[in-house]
Amino acid sequence: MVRVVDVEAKRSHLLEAAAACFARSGYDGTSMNDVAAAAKVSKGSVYDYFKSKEDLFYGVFAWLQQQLMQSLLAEMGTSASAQERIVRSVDAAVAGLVQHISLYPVSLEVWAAAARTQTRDRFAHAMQQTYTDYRREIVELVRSAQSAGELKANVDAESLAMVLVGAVDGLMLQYWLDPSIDPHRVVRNFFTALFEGIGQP
Amino acid sequence: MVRVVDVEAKRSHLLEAAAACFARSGYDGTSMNDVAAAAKVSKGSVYDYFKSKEDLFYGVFAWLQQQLMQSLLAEMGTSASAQERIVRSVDAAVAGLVQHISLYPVSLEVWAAAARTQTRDRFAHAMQQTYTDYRREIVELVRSAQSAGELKANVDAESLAMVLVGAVDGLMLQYWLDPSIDPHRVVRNFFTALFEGIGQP
Amino acid sequence: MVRVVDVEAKRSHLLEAAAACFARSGYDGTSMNDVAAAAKVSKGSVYDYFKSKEDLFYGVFAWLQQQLMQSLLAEMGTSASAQERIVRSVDAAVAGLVQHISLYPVSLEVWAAAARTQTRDRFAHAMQQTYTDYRREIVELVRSAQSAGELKANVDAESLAMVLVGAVDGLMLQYWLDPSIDPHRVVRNFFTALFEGIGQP
Amino acid sequence: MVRVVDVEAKRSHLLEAAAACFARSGYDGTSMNDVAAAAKVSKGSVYDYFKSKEDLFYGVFAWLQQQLMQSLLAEMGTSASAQERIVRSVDAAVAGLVQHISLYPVSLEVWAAAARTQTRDRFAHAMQQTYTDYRREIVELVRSAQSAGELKANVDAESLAMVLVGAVDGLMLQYWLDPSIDPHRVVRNFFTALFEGIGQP
DNA sequence: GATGAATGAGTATTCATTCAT
DNA sequence: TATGAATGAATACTCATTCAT
Repeated sequence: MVRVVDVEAKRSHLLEAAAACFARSGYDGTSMNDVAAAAKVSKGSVYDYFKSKEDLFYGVFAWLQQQLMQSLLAEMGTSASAQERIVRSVDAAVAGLVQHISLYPVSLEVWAAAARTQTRDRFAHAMQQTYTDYRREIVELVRSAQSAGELKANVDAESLAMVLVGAVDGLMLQYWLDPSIDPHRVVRNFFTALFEGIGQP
Repeated sequence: MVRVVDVEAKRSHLLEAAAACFARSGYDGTSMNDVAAAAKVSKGSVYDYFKSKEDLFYGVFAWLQQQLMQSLLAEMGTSASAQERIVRSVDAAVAGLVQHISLYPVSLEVWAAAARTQTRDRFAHAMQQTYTDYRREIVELVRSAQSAGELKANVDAESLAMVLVGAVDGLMLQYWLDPSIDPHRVVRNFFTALFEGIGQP
Repeated sequence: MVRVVDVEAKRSHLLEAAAACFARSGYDGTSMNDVAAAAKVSKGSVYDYFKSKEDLFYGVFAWLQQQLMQSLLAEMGTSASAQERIVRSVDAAVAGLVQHISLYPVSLEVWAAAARTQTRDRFAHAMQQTYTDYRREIVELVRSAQSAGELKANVDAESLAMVLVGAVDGLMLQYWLDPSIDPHRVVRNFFTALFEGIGQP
Repeated sequence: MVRVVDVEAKRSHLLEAAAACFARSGYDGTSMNDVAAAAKVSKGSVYDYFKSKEDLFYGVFAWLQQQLMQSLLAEMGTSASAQERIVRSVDAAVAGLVQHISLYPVSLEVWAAAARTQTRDRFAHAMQQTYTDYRREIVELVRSAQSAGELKANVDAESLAMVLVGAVDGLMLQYWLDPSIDPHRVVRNFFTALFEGIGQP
């Protein structure tokens, strides 16, 4: 009989420790030693669960992505009007990010990793997939709102999705730099303006 | 006889070479050797102009920021209506970023640098300043448009500025990942929707 | 009930697997994991049979040496003339080595191990013993051939033994590098020349 | 003006230090730190002259080979009879090896390296080239001795060359293990036997 | 007996920075 | 001014060995 270990639990424990390290010091500024120490395991153990530093980093990214997606789905009721579901989606995304704001720097590291030739392949591809998914979700919400007659038919759903998804990212960056910003309030104000229009009739 | 060198020209030459390196390989993935080789000067020379790698990187950031600001000011006429000037501002920002898209990864590196404890102070502060400036610019445009009766008075200028600035960042990230996106078209569609409102009256 | 295991069989199984690994990747290039995997047992099991990697390697050496000696004794009839027995000895040694040529690299690793200060004691001593044994065997054959009047009495048996033993090693090295060589033919040609002399009378 | 360094001298200095380390501790047992310390330079400097440990090792091999070849050519007069030149060649090879006997282990390491899959390509190829060269040299000497009527015409020059080259290697191995052996005496005795034949007429 | 998770020492290699020329 | 040789700290990754189950 062998030593019994909860593999998933240990993996999560390592991911958590690694996420904190990457958030604090960045990818290159974090050594495998740091991660091992933060998780209170030996360096060798980290390699039992992730075969390289890049793999560990990718694991952290995927894990966070999944967490975010879960909190998104959890907070996103389906009973409301399509229009309201759009607002809720965006607000839930913001809420999820705000909740884990201390790990937000990991996203910035992932974006940077997606731009470096050494890591581009893996990370750029994964990010693009993520964005495609998010945008598709928004596009569908917009289209069903249009079908329901809640939104104007001539609105370009794709463009709107790109802006909304982008705005969440860009807003979080500003919030991270200046925590006195209240992103929920900004989102609320923005949607009011967007729905009603900001131009004088 | 003194060798006459155009100090500013050489500095710019180094910045340009360094920007290309940082864009390709990231901050940590770029060595001072790489930069020196790309600029076809000796490693020692780089240190005559920048006292450390971080300084060089900061120089690149400031230089790009300045370039962007210049192209912004250049493209942004002042004769138009306030409403149109808002659109032009955003579009000019997008245009400037699209024009230098190969250096866009440098921005991602700067964002990441602003999040790492080792470099946070300098970069987070500079970024915050930049964002504050951009937002103030937008806020003023919005307010004067409101004063001119072009925009509704109840629109929260600060929130709108945050979203617009954020959306440009977030949109460029998506464009960088997927160059088939046409950011100008997205911006145009979005502003139409925003001015007119997307909700059914 | 006790699990009945043929200890000797398992030991041999491990030696065989280890020999293949050491031959392929060398001493340092082979990990205990490799050996365990090749033998399809757990790493811990290897340590039940050999108390260290060096021990395992030494075991492989001794095992191969023994195998070679057995095939030597098997092929070396005693009924022939002393002169012929010399030829047969050398040819049998060559035959044994050729037969296990894929494990020949293990010998090269042993030689190297005998030269490294960390392993010198054990391996240099064992090798010297082996060479002393082989040479003594040859010397005795030569002396009895001299007694029988088959070989000239003024031939220095010790020198001849050293050269013959050395030539086998050196020839095998060349054969390993270039398998198009036919070592048996070379040995035959050489002995003809040696017995008859190569100089013009 | 740049720091003036005698590149060749420093390279040789490093090779010498490295050769001593490899001879003492083997390839894997020698760290780049050891080499740097032995040469009294920093680790980084070693990498200025050799781009990897394997490169350094190969450099040592090539350097020793060249040294041996030079001492061979130096000691090998051309005025003598072809028969005598054969003896001199072998004796000079032995002399060269004896002279640098403390570095002999490096050869054993090279042989081992030629057998490991990770290093086989480079080292096996180089060794084969070396052996081909040595054998060709001997073959030519034998053939000219045959032409001159000094050696029997029916002797197979190729086989003889293989055995002679192999015998030198094998003899040196025995000598290294047991320095009480006098390899020159062995060679002399052997050639006497070989020229005159050891069989009773 | 058998297993394989855990450990942590060990090492090749890179690179920012300095400084003699 | 410009150069590039020299330095040595820093770090990802491997692996022999142990031992709880």
